[in-house]
Amino acid sequence: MDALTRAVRESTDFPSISALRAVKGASAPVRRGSRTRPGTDAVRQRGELQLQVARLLRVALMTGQFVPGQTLSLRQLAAKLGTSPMPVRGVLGQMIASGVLETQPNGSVAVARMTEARFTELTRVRKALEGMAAEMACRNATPKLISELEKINARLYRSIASRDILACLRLNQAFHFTLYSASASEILPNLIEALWLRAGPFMYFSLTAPATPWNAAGHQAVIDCLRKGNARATRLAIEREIVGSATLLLKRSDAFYTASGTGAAAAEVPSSRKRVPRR
Amino acid sequence: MDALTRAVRESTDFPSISALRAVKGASAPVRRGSRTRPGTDAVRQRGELQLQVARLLRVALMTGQFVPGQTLSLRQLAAKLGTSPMPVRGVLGQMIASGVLETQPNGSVAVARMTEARFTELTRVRKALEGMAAEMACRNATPKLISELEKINARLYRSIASRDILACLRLNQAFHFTLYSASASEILPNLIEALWLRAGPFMYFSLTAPATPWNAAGHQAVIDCLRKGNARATRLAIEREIVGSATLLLKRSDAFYTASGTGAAAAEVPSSRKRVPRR
DNA sequence: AAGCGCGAAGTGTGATCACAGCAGGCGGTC
DNA sequence: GACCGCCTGCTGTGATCACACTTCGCGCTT
Repeated sequence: MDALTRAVRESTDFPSISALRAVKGASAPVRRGSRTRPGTDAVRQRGELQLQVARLLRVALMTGQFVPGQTLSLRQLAAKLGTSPMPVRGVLGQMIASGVLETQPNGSVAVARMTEARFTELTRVRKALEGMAAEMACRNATPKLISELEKINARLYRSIASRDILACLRLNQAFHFTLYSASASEILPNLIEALWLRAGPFMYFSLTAPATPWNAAGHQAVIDCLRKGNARATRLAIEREIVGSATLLLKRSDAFYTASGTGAAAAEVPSSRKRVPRR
Repeated sequence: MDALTRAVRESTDFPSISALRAVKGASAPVRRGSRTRPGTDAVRQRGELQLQVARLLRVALMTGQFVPGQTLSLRQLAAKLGTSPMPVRGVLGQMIASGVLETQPNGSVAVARMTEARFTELTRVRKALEGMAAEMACRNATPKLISELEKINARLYRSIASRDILACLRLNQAFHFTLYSASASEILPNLIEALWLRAGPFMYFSLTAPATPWNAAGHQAVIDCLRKGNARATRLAIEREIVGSATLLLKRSDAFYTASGTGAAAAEVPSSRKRVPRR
């Protein structure tokens, strides 16, 4: 089982990849002229494949399946996912456009590296946008929303107690984005998601390396502000949490991303260029 | 000469589309088996075609070549640009992902419509991000930057005097983005550009309809703040200009985008579905 | 003459092919 | 034994093909 399918198996947010797994075996090239699509047992809707690939790659990036600086090959990813390079190409193009991935000087695609300057900037923009989204969410907060956030937070506490890092990441993300989606904004959640995706790989590795303990006190403060209906305080609470966790990361992982910046982190990725003996 | 090439001809930001125009005549499908690429006289670099298509579409959107709600066809655009549908597909995918275009319920691609709620939200986000970029730009402003902005502003005054709307749009954009690029931020200019592109088609039509007079007083205030080195004032000046022009647009074009929201504006777009007589 | 169904053209998506460029291992040469 | 050039395999990009689906215009039927 490779890293991608493992990531999906461990994530509860992606219920069905049966369609992808069904196609998995049909890696042999179909002969030309009889281009019936493989895996006709799984009904697929229009553009479904590209959406699934996008979800898979998002999860993989947020759960650290890819090291920052690691090159991603269209054909290798497509083979892993059991599809043609086509949908992968589209998704990678969008991720490059949004800054999650970047094209190396030789033209191949790689996970964007993180530098200190980029991270502080990312944090600043996140503070502004997520603060705005939180303020808007507080303006139309309902008891249902608050109870939902509390439920997520309770599960987060349990995951922290059991040291389940993947669950912590997922629940933290769920907390923030259920809050932001309550802002009823059409553009903020998408922008914020792109920013999270940019910081994703870096944050995962920073968190796992020194076994950083997490506390959900910031989340509780946000919930309290929501309950009081104080929009400005909600904004400040979210901003505090973002800046707090960011400075924590900056302090604890200083050596990491500077090493990553010089290419040391990418060096530990095994080269995909496997040489086949010349027959 | 169609709308796209006209847009490019009128724009000084796109020096050379000779490669595209050279290929223009090769619309006849090359027979299979001899897949030499058309127009070998123009040397092309890696991914150059997609970048050119992206630039062309950006200009076309910002200069109102496409009505909000108008459907864009991959193959028609590719035929207009003289390329295969492939690079167009990639660019449209990215624009859909960034919210500039949207997929209609039947699956075809269309220019995103503007509603009052979307516009106010867009303005709010723009205020936050562009204010931040302006503040950062003021922190490392140089005399060179200020003189450059003044030069742009002088040309803008002349264009206002001669009622050259296209030049006004281009110079206004140039003013803002030379300022933002001075912020030395890696992520803000890209985000802001996506937001401008989203508002682009709507703004163009709103400006042309009632012959709205423009003044560059806001720009002058920004330059003054820059010269004083007052970052906070620069932010406020930019925010004032954004909000001011936005409320002006909201007031003057109230009937327009509500009509667009109900589909009246899209109705005036002639159907591209031309029926060829059955021989 | 009005309504209805067939069918051709057009749509986006996925798959495959072709091609230029690059990386790096192997074999030959000095 | 060290160095250099070839040569294979892999890279992304562009082009073409195939297919499911939608959309109307034309022709037929009532």
